[in-house]
Amino acid sequence: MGERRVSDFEGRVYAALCEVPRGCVTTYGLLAKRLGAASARAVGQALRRNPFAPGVPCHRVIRADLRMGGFQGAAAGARVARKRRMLAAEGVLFEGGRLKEPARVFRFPR
DNA sequence: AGACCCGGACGCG
DNA sequence: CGCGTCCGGGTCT
Repeated sequence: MGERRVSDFEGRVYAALCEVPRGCVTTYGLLAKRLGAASARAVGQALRRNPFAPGVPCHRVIRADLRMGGFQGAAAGARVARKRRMLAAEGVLFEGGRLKEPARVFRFPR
């Protein structure tokens, strides 16, 4: 059976992500820092297996270089296209493959 | 222990 | 800018 426990790390990732408001995005690296971890990849893995989608807005996480990054296990293709549409619906646009307005990157309060 | 992963930083041409 | 390469950390085999 597929019931999988949410690890402590995953729980912290999801909680931190929920701080990011609609219309904003954050990056894997920023989330990692926020958790005191140093691995953006570990964050990506946790999001990839996000059991609370779309309650936990994993589509609001992009790469540090302001490209979109993956979505639901895919680095490109239909899933990523869906991610772009979800963001566009919130006013977060991409241009030339990069975030159009870098000011939309959310600053976590300290 | 080793492989795998939705990234990131750095070096070089 | 576009590589290539190493890195780190959490989870799954």
